[in-house]
Amino acid sequence: MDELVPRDFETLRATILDRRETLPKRIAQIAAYALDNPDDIAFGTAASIAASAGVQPSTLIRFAQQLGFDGFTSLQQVFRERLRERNSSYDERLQALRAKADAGAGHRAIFDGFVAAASTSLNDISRTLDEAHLEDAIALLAKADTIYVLAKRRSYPVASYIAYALGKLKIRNQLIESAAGLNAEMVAFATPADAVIAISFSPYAPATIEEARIISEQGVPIVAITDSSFSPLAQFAKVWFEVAEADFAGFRSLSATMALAMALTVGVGEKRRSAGKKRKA
Amino acid sequence: MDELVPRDFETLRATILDRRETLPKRIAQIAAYALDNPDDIAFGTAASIAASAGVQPSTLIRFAQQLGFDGFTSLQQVFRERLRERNSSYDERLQALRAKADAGAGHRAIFDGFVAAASTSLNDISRTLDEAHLEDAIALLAKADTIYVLAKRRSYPVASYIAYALGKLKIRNQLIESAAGLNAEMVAFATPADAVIAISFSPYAPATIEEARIISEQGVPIVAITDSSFSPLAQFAKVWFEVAEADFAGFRSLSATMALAMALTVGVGEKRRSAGKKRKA
DNA sequence: GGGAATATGAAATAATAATTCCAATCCATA
DNA sequence: TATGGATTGGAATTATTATTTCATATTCCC
Repeated sequence: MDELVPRDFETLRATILDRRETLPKRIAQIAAYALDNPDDIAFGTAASIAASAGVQPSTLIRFAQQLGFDGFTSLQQVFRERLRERNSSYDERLQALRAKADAGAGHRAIFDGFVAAASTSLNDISRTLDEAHLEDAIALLAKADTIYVLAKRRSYPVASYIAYALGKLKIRNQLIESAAGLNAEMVAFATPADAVIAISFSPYAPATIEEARIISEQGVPIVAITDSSFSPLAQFAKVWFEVAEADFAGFRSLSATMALAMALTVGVGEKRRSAGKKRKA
Repeated sequence: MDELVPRDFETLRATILDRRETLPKRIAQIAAYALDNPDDIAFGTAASIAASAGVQPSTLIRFAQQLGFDGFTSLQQVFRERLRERNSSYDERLQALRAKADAGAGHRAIFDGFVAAASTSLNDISRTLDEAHLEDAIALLAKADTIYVLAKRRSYPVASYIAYALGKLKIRNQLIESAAGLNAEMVAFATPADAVIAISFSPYAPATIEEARIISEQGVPIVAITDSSFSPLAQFAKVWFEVAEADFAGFRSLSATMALAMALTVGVGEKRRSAGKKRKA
C-alpha cells in the first residue's frame, strides 16, 4: 500500500478524478458511475450496483481495492457517511455554529448560523404544517372583501411582504401600520365581510394583541400565525398556524413564516381566480 | 392485513406516533429509537440496530411486521428512501412542484413550492457567498455613524427587518421610507462618515437606483445586495453581493437575502462590541 | 507477432445478515 | 392466585450478499 485510504467523500472524489486517466476501462466505468450516482452506491448491494453500472461485482470490488479499501463494504461506508453528514440534523449543525460564533470564529460562522436557522425552520414547518388549516385559511381569506394585515416589530417584514404580494395580485388589502397612530380608526372600518391575517410571536407585541382582540370582537374572522397554542393570538383566531422558527444570535428566522405567508397569499389569489367568474359577474 | 403499509416516511412517522400508546413495551422502545435515529435505521443491520436500541433483532422484525411490512428489510427501504429524497437536489423538487402547482394540485403544493424555493436559495447563497466581501462590508458598516437602509417594494421587508435588528442592537440607523415623500431630504443628511445598505433586484425600483446614485455622489459608501453584476446598484456600491433567489408562482424568495442581511447586521454588532472599548472611550 | 503482464467475466465459496421458531416470561383477568 | 394469551429472548435456520478463485481475454512491449 503506497497510500492513505480516503476516509471522506470529498477526498475520495478527488482521488478518483485524479486517477481517472490511469484506470483500466471497466474500473473507470464503475468510477464514473460512482461519482454520478453516489446514492446508489450508498444503498445498493454489490450485485445491484454492478448491474446498473454494467460491470461484474468483482470489478466493483477491485475498484474498491485499488483505492486502498479492503473491499466494497468499506468503500460503501464512505458513501453512506456522506449521506449522514449531508443529512445530519440541521439542529446539531445549528448548535455547533452557535458555539462557533460565540467563540468568535468570524463572520462567516454568523452567516452560516442564519442560513442553518432558516433551513431548520423550513424543514420544520414542512413537516408540521396542517393541510386542512391551510385550506380553511385560504377559503376564509378568499371570500373577504378586504384583507387586513396585522403585525408589528419582528413580524412586520412578513406583513409588508404580504401586503406587497396581495397588491401585485390585485387583492384589496390594508396594512395596519402604526406610523400615524391611526390604527384604531383603521381597525374600526373592518366588518365581518372582511378578514385579517395577524402575525405575532412571543414576546407578543401588546399592540398586535390589543388590535386583534378589538377586531375579533367586531366579528371579523382572523387567520393567525403564531408560535404556540398558548399564544393570545390563537384564542382570537378562526384558524391559526403554529410556526416554530429557529433563532440564531438572538434573532429568529422568518423563513418559515414567510413561506407560509406567501402560500396563503398566492393560494387566495388562485382561489379567487378559479371562483372569480361566478362572483364577479 | 387490516391496513395499508406506510410507503413514505411521514406517513410512517404519523402511524407510529398514532399507535404509540398501544404498542408493547419493547416494540415501543424500538419505535422511539427509530424516530429518534432514523439514519441508523437506514444504514444499520438488524443486529446492530437492535443492539443500539437495546432489544433483540426479532423484536425489530416484529415491529416492522406490526406496521404492515413483511420484514425489517422493507421497513428499512422507507428510511432509505427518506434520505434519498432529502438529498435529491432541491432544484429537481422545485421543478416538479412548479408543474404540480400549475396542474392545480391544491394549496399544499403551493406551500411546498415556496419552501423549496427558499431552501434552494439558501443552499445557493451558502455555496456562493464571498467571505472577503462579507468581511469588507461589515468593516465598512461598522465604522459608520449612521447606517441608512434603502430598499423598496419587494425588497422592503428585508430593509424593515434590518432596521428592526439594528435598533435592537442599538446601532443608529435610518430606514429610507417613501411614506411622506421626504426621501430626498433624508438622503441629503448622509455624509461620508455614514454608510448605506441598499437592496434591489430586477426589475430595479427606479427610486432605489436614483437615491443610491445621489447618495453615492455625496461620497457615502454603499453596501449593495442585488442580483447580477449588471445591476445598476452594483456600480454605485463599494461592496456588493450577488444573491440569486429562486422564485415560485411569480414571487421570489427572500430567504437568502434575509440571511445575508442578518449576518451583516449581527456582524456589525459584533465588530462594534469588540472594537467598542477603544472608540467609545 | 509473440509473450508476459494485466484486466475481465463467471461461477464457487465464505461471510454476514434476516428471519423463524420455540421456550420462557410477563400480564391481565377471573 | 391460577390460567390463558400476549410478549419477549435467544438460538437455529434460511436467505442474501460480499468476496475469492480461476479460466479467458486483452493489452502492451520487445
